[in-house]
Amino acid sequence: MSFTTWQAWPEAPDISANMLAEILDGGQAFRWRKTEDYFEGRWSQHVVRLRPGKDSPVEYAFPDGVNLKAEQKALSEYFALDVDFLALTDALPWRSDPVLQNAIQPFPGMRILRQPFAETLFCFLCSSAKQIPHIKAICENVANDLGPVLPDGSHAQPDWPTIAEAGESALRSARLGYRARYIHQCACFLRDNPSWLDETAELPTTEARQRLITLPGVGPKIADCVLLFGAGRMDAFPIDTWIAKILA
DNA sequence: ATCCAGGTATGCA
DNA sequence: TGCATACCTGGA
Repeated sequence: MSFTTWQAWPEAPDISANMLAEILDGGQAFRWRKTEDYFEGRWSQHVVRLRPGKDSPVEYAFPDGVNLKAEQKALSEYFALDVDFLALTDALPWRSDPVLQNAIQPFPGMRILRQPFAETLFCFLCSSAKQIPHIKAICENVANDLGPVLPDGSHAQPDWPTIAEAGESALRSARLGYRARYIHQCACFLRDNPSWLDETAELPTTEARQRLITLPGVGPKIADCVLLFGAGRMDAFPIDTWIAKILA
């Protein structure tokens, strides 16, 4: 399956090659793979390749045959281009806080992606006590086993009802380990309560977090990851083991 | 061989 | 409320 020729992404945020890598492959999202000269990623039914460009900070290519206008729009949403991250960063008190300044300075143009809520929940349910390469691997296993085929022949993530029907054993086969039980329980609940996730995504952050935590396998950290990376909630602050060490 | 990793649920002081 | 432990898997 071939892709379109590389084209400048006119609306691309002004970011370096390092920041592109950090945004796509730094642990916010788990369905990007890096090749010699580009990143290839998937979300919902979308597939795109991105690389640092010359005429634009970022160039893109899509699978042949897709609706380019629609894909470009989806990409803009995924990158949350309506959010001014430079302004948000600048509004932080870095001028009076050297620790904060040192944290921000190496990451000019850093962005938070706006990923699909339901997919983000799935990926972060897979993330407990796993390193990023493992998380990517098991997400890909599940997609390949259960997900619908995408325009380039690869697989999207399956939706929650599909995961529910596949059963816990299918998830064990995808090497999810002890996460399989939680994830299958979530899947059955979300299959039986089809509007529950969409409703949750609309709630104020504190209430949304309270609701997410009621799902099996979802604690404060995963709930905050889902809200931050899957709902653009900048007031969600995931405290993983590394952040906890730094705060301490 | 043993330990531990982007957590959470559970049991017990 | 606070702390220890189990839970799958795979890489160091």
